[in-house]
Amino acid sequence: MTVESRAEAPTRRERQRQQTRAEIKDRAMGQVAGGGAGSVSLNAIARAMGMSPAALYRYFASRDALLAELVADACGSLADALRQAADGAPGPGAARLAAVAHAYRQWALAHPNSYLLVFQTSSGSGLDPDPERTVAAAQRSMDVFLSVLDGPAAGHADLDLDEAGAGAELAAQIRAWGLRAQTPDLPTGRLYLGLLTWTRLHGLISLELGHHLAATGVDPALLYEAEVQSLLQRARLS
Amino acid sequence: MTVESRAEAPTRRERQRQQTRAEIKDRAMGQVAGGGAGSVSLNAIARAMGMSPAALYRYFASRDALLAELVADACGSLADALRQAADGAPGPGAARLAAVAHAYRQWALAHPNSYLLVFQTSSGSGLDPDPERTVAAAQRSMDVFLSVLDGPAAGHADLDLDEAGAGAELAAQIRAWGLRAQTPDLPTGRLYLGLLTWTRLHGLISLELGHHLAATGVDPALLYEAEVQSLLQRARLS
DNA sequence: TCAATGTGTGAATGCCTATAACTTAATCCG
DNA sequence: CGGATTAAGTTATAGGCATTCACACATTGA
Repeated sequence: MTVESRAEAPTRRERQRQQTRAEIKDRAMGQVAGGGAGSVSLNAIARAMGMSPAALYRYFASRDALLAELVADACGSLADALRQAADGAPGPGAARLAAVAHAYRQWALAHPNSYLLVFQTSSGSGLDPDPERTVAAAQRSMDVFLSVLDGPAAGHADLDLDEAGAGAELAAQIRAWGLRAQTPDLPTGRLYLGLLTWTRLHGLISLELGHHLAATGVDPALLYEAEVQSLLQRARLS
Repeated sequence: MTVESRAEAPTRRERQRQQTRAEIKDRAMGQVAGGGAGSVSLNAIARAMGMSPAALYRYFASRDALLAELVADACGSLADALRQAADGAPGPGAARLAAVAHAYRQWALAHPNSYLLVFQTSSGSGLDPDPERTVAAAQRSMDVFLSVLDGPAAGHADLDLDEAGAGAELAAQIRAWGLRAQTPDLPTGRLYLGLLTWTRLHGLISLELGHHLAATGVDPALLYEAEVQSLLQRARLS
């Protein structure tokens, strides 16, 4: 079976195959970058590659399967960018969080349609990317945020979760999530801060990419910066 | 000219026309609700209405024009829901903001694909809804948030905008936006709070609708509630 | 060398948007 | 009322798309 040979000794055929697959994905990503996920066309890809549209089905089961791989790739690319920013940033916690947040926005601005591909896909069109890869990538991204929320006050950063009535339940669920997903178990407050960081930054970026902030005339970069500062204060990292 | 008669005396023909237009939009909205904007099909609408696909072009210039109207309608519907929640809520500021925030999420959950239609449209597919209506509706929504951020401490709610270096510039832009768009000119801090409320709530809802929070197992409603509380505190309304 | 398997083609199906030419029905005005 | 105008619908057509099927060719491995 070729299944076994693929792992050990990549056949000439297998190499060719992977290369073709990669080219298809490259061209598809180009179309995504150009006009969003909606303008990915198997016909156009085949035309550009000088082969018949039907041949593409040797490499991807369907258009949606191809898009699903693009989603997974984009997730991974974003996670890589975040990790790289975290690793490249200087020591103190505040600067690292700022660097990662900055990298997050920069990635989104550099690949706006990829960002939209990742974050608007699920509900609209019924394509479900390989959970293995996307969840793993999301985990990696969240890990970066969490690692960067480390600071002098990280240990007791349980925040005000247990104050309100709903807070107790929320704290419990977050704790459960932490136990399930995080290898080193972090304090609940820090996990919550990670979620908060993600949702708030995503809110701004999502609106910026949709040009929904343009009507106000306010520079999204400044709003973003202010939000990062706010998160820093909340994390007591500043 | 029929143009003049439309305003004063709606002809029988004109009434029929508007009714047909409405039915087309209804069916299109049904398709949006069912499978997102991507699954709106003029062919299917025509089939369901028992007429030829070409006839629809008497009522809408193109599929995109139809979608653009749906976007505008959805914007208006959301704004209405918010206004209604604000008007129906009891006096004190905290409860009113909570009511409006709740109404925002409820509307999104009740019409998820409409929410996505409004907030993911712009960049992905190149359809631009009538700026008149959408901007007006967005203005109405923002007005509701701003009106509800009124409280005992609203007057001096200039927050911490002028502290950081970038804060000054941001404050200036927000002030400019307020002068341009808001009839009664509100304090900068309150305008900023309005933006903050919108972007943070949108971030959570956008992720919830995309099922991106599901992987954590944390109930989005609780996260939302916590974010609303955080906004209340920041507005010193609680 | 020969059978098996991978890779590609062409044709066909059935969607879809959109346009053009044409027919029928309603409306308006003299 | 009756003819001219306009709206609203039709069929036909062009072009694009994803997807499937039957078939041909080439590569591979025993």
